[in-house]
Amino acid sequence: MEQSCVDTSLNLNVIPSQHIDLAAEVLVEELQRLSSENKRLTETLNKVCENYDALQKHLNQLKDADFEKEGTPLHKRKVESEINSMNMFGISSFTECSTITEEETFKRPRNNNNNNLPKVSKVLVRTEASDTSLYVRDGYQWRKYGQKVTRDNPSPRAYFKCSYAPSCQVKKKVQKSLEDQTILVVTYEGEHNHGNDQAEISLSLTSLSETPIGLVPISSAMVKSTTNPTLTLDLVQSTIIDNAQKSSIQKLLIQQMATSLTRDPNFTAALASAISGRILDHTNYME
DNA sequence: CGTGTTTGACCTGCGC
DNA sequence: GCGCAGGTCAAACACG
Repeated sequence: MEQSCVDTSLNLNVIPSQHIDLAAEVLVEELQRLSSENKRLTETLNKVCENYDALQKHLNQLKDADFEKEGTPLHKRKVESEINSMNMFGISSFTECSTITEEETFKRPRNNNNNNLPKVSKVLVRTEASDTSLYVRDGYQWRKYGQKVTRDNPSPRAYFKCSYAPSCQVKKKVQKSLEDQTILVVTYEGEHNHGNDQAEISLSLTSLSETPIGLVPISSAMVKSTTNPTLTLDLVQSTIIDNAQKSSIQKLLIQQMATSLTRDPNFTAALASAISGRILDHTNYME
């Protein structure tokens, strides 16, 4: 039987120059569209931040008033529920990407030693609505040790411990957002004492099915204190850059798109399916 | 057989 | 002191 050989490599160099110009024009138009959208989102975010600050001030005033009136700390669960209700005003996607201490969340105020407080950070991850699993791929190995239905949210909360290294005491909690069932709220407690070789969420635009909300293109000036490495793209500034920079940015964007696609399991599966289909077709044709 | 998940029981802290 | 809620444990189970 004759062995068939199919060239599956992508030869991008054979594209005619007029097609490249056309593609560049399309990319420039897309960039301009994204710039205006980014500008609009930035303005919205500014307003949200202002509202958040105002609410935060109001909350602090209430806390101070309560301290003065009763001389005792505010009822912690009450405060927590107030904070939760604040997050319901669309603030959550912004604020919960920051790293906060437990004292700031009023969770463990009994521990007054701030130096020993494990760092608590929250990450919002968008998943498909039909996806009922509470598994978030973040490059680390996790062992699930519990699941619980909490009072304020009908969705169960899953508890994970880092199983990458026995000495690593990092924990994470995963629960679907009360407001949006397509969003997973991932709470990390502590810091890993080891590296990770395949971080997928925090550092890169990879999976299309699990998109961290913290990676939406926002102006870096809008990001409040966060120790988590969060990728931000300020597309607004692209209007004042020269053509050389535009060209390099376009290349970067294309590279990012290619990287995102190649890392996406759905895309690779579809690609493999298409290639195997082509091979089968070719084999059938040869026969 | 080893590893990871499930799930009911148990522990602990907080509010009343 | 009691009840509630969140967090953890550990035996049973599933899977490769």
